[in-house]
Amino acid sequence: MALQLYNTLTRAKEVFVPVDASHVRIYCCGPTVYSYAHIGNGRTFTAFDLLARVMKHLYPTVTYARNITDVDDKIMDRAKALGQSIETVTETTTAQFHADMDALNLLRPDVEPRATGHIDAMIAMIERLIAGGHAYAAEGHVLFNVPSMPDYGRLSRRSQDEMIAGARVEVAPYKKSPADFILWKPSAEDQPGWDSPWGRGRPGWHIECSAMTAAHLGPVFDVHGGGLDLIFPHHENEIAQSRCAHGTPVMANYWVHAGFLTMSGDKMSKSLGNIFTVAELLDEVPGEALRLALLQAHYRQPLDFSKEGLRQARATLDRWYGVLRAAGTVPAAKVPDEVLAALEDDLNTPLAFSLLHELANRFHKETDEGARRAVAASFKAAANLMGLLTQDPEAWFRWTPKGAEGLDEAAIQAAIQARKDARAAKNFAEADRIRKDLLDQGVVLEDGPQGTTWKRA
RNA sequence: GGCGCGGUGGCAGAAUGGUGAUGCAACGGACUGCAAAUCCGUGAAUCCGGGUUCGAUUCCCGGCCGUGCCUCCA
Repeated sequence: MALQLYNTLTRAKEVFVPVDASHVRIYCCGPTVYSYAHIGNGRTFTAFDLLARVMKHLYPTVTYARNITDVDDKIMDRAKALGQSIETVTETTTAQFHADMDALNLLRPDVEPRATGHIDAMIAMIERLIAGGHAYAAEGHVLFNVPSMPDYGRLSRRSQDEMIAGARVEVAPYKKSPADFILWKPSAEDQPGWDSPWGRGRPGWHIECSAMTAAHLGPVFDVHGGGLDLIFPHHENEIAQSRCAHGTPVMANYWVHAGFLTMSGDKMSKSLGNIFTVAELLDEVPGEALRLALLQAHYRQPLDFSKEGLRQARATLDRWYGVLRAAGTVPAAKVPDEVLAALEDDLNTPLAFSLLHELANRFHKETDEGARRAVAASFKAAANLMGLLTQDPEAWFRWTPKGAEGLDEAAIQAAIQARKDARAAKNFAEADRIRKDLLDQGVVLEDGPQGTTWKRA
């Protein structure tokens, strides 16, 4: 089976054919670093992390690029509100972003370009667009001229007439066409800016991705994506800029968009304020449980986020880590074909998880030790491909929420020993008292053939 | 108003033109000193109305409900 992806450009699931099978190149629109990432951001980046992992499994060389947008008016506003420099805001937010994504067990992208590092490339690209008749300067601004591109709107399936008719924004007087969008805008004295042929200014929102993808992945690459809400205007405008600057029929061959996370039905977004940040959730649940919860629905489906979903994800990981704990050291193995096939089918994680459950079940039922180890090995390989079950099982079972550390391990071990003595003396009342006492402090005991193990509730 | 997405058991969530995965929860049993974990078993679902078809949850049309984009947004 070959990798298939749903392509927003064609609105159909397609077999993935790389531009160059010896070097696959994918790009995901990264964060604007002005505030902490919320769990909805986490979902999109987790989906792309999974795509990158699957592609790296299938192809010898994959470059996965995810940018950092570190010049933006929201950052300027944030810096002003905090009384901090823009650099302080972008650096601290970027550091937190990295910590959050690490906790979700995302691989670092191979390239993480920053907008401020590509200003020259943006200016060069804008100059090419002007030279080609696709952009014009007006009152210190440079605008992309949408009517200069006959098939503008292909990705979002909007006609130019529709956009003009539906425009809810007041049209700036310097625009030749209401649909035209900003490539470069002037900066006031107290705003960040760079010298350009059009005076001191800063880039518009979309041009950075066009410049950065061209610099790191080339004018035409394999996959580009992000959240559903980026289809219009962001990705549409990126396509316009890149194709008109490079004279190519496409910018990327496959456009992949992740669905939204909702909070009891409503979209979770910074502007609605109904958000959980990744950082705050990490105080309550292990990052891996968060990762699993985010992958539990297919990436394009709406996912209603809830604490119940997190509880379930954690319970599932308890079960799965229980397999690894019981299996002991597990040898490396090949990812089972069915699991790979599920992931190759447009990243069907729910189907892949059902297969993991079946493997876990088979492990527990298997009586032959060799076969048991083989099942455990396949199980682990499959989970690892999805960025799961990568830590030591004991570390998983000992995770504690922030501020609820409770008993230390020595005290737990001492209590387990005391209970063992009581049981040996058939003093079950005392043994049960000790177990209840530990349970009250968040420690669950399990008596097995190899002795008593424990985990944090 | 334009464009789009979704509606599957109590909950989460796949798949499918012909007996509808999987997990959580519930219930019964095995195991256990009792539990936990694990295993075995039980009950439980395709929004409504038309159409196409031998047959529709799946395809088409209409409706209802929910939700997203069209403005910053993953």
